Amino acid sequence: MVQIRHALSVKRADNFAEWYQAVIAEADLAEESGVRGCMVMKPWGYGIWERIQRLMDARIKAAGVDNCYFPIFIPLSNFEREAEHVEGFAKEMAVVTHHRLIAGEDGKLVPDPEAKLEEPLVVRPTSETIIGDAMARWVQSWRDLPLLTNQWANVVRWEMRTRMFLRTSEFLWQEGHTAHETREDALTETHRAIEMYRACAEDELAIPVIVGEKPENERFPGAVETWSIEAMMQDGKALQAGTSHYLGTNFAEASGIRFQDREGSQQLAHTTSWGFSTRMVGGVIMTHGDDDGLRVPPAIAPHQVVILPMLRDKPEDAALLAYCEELRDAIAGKDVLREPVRVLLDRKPGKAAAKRWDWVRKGAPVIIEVGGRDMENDVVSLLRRDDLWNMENGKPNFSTPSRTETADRVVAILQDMQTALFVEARDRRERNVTRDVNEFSQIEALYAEGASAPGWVEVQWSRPTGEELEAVIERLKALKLTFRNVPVDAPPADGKCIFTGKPAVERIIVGRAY
RNA sequence: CGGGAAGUAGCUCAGCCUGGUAGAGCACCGUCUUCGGGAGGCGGGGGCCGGAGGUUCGAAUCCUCUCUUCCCGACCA
Repeated sequence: MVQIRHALSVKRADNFAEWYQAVIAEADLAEESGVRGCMVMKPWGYGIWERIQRLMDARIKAAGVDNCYFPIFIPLSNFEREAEHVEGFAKEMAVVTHHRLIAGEDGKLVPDPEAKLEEPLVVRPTSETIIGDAMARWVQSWRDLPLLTNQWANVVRWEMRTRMFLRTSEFLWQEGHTAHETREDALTETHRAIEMYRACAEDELAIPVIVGEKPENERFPGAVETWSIEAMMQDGKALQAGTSHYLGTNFAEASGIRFQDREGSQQLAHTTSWGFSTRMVGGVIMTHGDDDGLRVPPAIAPHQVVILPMLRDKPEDAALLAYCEELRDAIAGKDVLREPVRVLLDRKPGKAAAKRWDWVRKGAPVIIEVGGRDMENDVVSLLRRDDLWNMENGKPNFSTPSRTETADRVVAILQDMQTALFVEARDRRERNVTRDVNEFSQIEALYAEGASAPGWVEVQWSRPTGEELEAVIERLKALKLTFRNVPVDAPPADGKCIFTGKPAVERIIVGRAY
């Protein structure tokens, strides 16, 4: 086996958590801010989020949902209306109590006791309540329904333990909120939203996911049904990557969203909410990252192609730059994945070799280096990020397409890479889902101390509730396991519940989770 | 929020036990050499040692409090 000198010093296999931190630093995605649980997203990291945002926004609008913006501050009393909702979020809310600062005894600024707010405001952890208020005003008649709204916003949840992108106190997301005439309409919207998340995750982020319904203990506070997409990270843990909730009439009742139906009587609306957040950037890292840093799927790469001229502070540089500019324009003139190719000519001073490794760590899909000899031979030196190493000599695996065929070659590579990353991740997940488990003891054996990357198990269960469910949860907890979801496309149950021994009614995924 | 560990230059860390004017490597700047590639030589810039109190003639070093980060739990997108 040839020796390869990887771009990162930490390897996934050695310490996954440390590797994750290293990728974020080395790929220049984000950094700590000094405020607990809050991060600074740097251009490359935010650029990836902007791509995700743009593609998701297009899907949202295509579904007929309109964007709005609601206040970041929510009156505390709004939360008191829906009992489960309060209970779910009370422990983690940031509260604003004053509106002015004054100089204190030692010259330090302190909140002015005279400027105390009559009613504290909470920084939104989610916007069901304040949007519910608006919906109550906007909805009078069945003709006003369905009411389909979405907002792109930041939210704050004071988490105990934070991790960059995966769980930050402040995070960015999209939250859709809709109101409908009937339960059926609202359920249809709930399912449409989760399908939209599946499509975005799989087609654009190249992250395979399992769509399914959450068991009752994993539901959103106040929801009747919660659906999720679950992705498997390279360490076998699950990442809940998007959720969609059917809220019944719970929030309509709390906020007073009533309408006059076709017969003239007052009805409560059925509402939904669904969200997709910057957590997904963490999912991209843990799905596609390797020992050389990040690999960004072409659809969400801020730059899909980076051209590095090998500048040498010599007069010939001008000709080299001209050659590269022409190349850039030729590539930018092509379309891939229904958009013009995004190509950057990196003119920053510095040696091409050093810059190359910066872009490898960042995960730009295609890196093109051009030197004097390439120019003479009318070719370029091209590196594909998902096929980085020549396994025979342990060196970067350059190919040298001719100048004229480079643009078409790039398009083909980007298209191929988008699919290849997805297939690689899907195959890895399928290798790590165990489906032939019939006894709880098999689960215990699989997840025993020291067992190798167990991934998930899919088991049959009788969907216990209440205390019976609690008992099951406790048994799983001892193994650090949780229920993920009930896959929508799993085959019907045909055996006994692995937990209760009763006839099984469906199949459910169990695994460790972020 | 409990249990552990840690905060000293942009990064990784030494110095702390035994108090006496701040260190290394990488990165950065200048310069020379090199020139199909993750280079080398020489020179240089940069830190009131996370913050606040205290002990002391004197604190990165000792004590107290606090903030932040990481790991393990409990909570969660």
